[in-house]
Amino acid sequence: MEDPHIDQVRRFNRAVTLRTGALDDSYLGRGRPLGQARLLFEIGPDGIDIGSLRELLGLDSGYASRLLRALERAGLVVVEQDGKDRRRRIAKLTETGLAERQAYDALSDDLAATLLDTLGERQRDRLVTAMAEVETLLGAASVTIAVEPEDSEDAKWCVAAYFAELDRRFEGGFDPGSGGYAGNSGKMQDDGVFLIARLHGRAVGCGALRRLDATAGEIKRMWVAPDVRGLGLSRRLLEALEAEARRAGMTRVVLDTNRSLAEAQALYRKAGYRETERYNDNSYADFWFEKDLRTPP
Amino acid sequence: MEDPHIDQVRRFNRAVTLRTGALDDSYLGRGRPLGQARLLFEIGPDGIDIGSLRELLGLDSGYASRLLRALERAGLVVVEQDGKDRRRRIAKLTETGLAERQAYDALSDDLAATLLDTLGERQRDRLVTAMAEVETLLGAASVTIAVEPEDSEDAKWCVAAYFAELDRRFEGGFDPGSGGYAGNSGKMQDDGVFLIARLHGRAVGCGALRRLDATAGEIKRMWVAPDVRGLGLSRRLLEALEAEARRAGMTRVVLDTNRSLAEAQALYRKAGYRETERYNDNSYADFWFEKDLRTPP
DNA sequence: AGAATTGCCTGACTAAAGTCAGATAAATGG
DNA sequence: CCATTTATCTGACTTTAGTCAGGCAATTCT
Repeated sequence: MEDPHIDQVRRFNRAVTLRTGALDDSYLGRGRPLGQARLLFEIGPDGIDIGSLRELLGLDSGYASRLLRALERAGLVVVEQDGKDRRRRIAKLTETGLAERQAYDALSDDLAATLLDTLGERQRDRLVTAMAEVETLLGAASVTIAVEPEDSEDAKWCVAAYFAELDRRFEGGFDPGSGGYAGNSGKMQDDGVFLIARLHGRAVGCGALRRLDATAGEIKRMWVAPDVRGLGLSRRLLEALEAEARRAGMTRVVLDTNRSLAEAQALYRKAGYRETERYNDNSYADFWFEKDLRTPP
Repeated sequence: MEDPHIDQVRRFNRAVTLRTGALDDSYLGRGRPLGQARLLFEIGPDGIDIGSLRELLGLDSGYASRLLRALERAGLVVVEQDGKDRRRRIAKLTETGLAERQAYDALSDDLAATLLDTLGERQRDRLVTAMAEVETLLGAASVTIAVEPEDSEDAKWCVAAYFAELDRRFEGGFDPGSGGYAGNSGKMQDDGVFLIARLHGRAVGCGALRRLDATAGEIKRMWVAPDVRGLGLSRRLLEALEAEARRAGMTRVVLDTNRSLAEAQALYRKAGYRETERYNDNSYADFWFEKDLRTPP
């Protein structure tokens, strides 16, 4: 274990916990135990149901309940019943609670400002830029990819966003109901899979695999949300789809693409796909690729 | 408070504590309370005296003692007396303790690796680079500058490093005992001040101010350690020296510099210094600068 | 040498954090 | 409708973290 990358991550960690431990202390500046302060903060201006709150902070149900009682006694929080499911309860901030939360906000702002204060303008810009980069990439690292039902809300939303983007980018637009595409746009066959990539719960990408025959599959609907591009997500989706194909006993995957999607073609080539001849009558397709899954990745 | 910089710092903070809070948890993976684990880790392979250990972790003396007893009972640590000062005691890891520490190390490594695992090579590089940048600049933000006795160990060390650098950079070298420099190299006058910049305790820069007459001071011995350059530290030192000059009732500061120190000249100009005529007989000086302190900064 | 200081220790205490086993009421499944 | 599950709560605990007051021995100051 002398990977310099790992070393850097650990050094970073040390430096940051040293520094931002102080930022955590802003949670202590108001004479309230950390646990209560965190709760107060996470309840947020709009209120939240207790279950989500517990999950968010990773608390034991008994403990969470007790903390809420304490905040209630202090007049900062009210807990009321959910209209739909009367077992469920919703915590909301009172006027006082909201003011208190804003005070915590101000404390955090002050601490962040102190951090920047000592730096010159150039250094400040550099720091903030680097922080944004770290934040984004840590986000990328916590994207999860999983098989989900193709008819879920999020799946439909992803596919709609995908189609909308195709319509924007193809010369002459794109209509999912026309040009040989129709046959594919229906429900996936028996053992097709639909993958969704999620960032902190939000769907930010998708990809589908459908079976062509006993040994071949087709990859379709690979899409990544514009604001999370450049993070290698499409590579991960592609790899995940290939893994699904292998799991389904396929030895070969194919896909088609349009000439206006240059990044996609680059991705496929880099991932070991070779151009092949037309295998379908999709009128939007200009290039066809295939990859042999039997060779090790 | 809607400074986008502050917002970015806070978003970064959230993202990082969310993600790398998990890295802290590696301290918990071995069924030992966090406090003990931190101690075990900080004692390090070579042992450390208890005073330093306490300071490092910011612990109460009684608490630290108790934690050490617990680790001793577990057979991970031995505490022995210092040879020189028999009040002082030194904590060392036993064989078992060392192994345990390595286990913590491995856990941290694993967690860091998991973080990097999901990313592609490009993203990994970007993340690590950004992390290094953040780490460095957070370091810069925690540099403190303070007046210290001119004859302290660290002050002498800084000045020696400064002279050594001059000797390396000046054409024909530099000898503090010659060429009109001698007169200045003795002890500072009555109300001269010596500033030291420290990064986590380590001296990383210095600067001196001495009085020339009732209203003027001279800035000398501005130096920043090579590994922390580019962080705006010299700017901060210069500002601190000017503040000292104002405090001492000076309305004007002067300084001289050698032609081979181009960055220094750029710094002085940017800070509002104007070139002026020779005011001393320092044979190493090629340029002389002055700044009127009465104009607001 | 005697007084003060330093470095570490123990005992006695408190607050915060967290766990676990039920209890209760509402919702859901057959 | 009854059994089960779900969402939250209460009470009874334990552990961890941390503080404070004093105590003892070694060192330093005068």
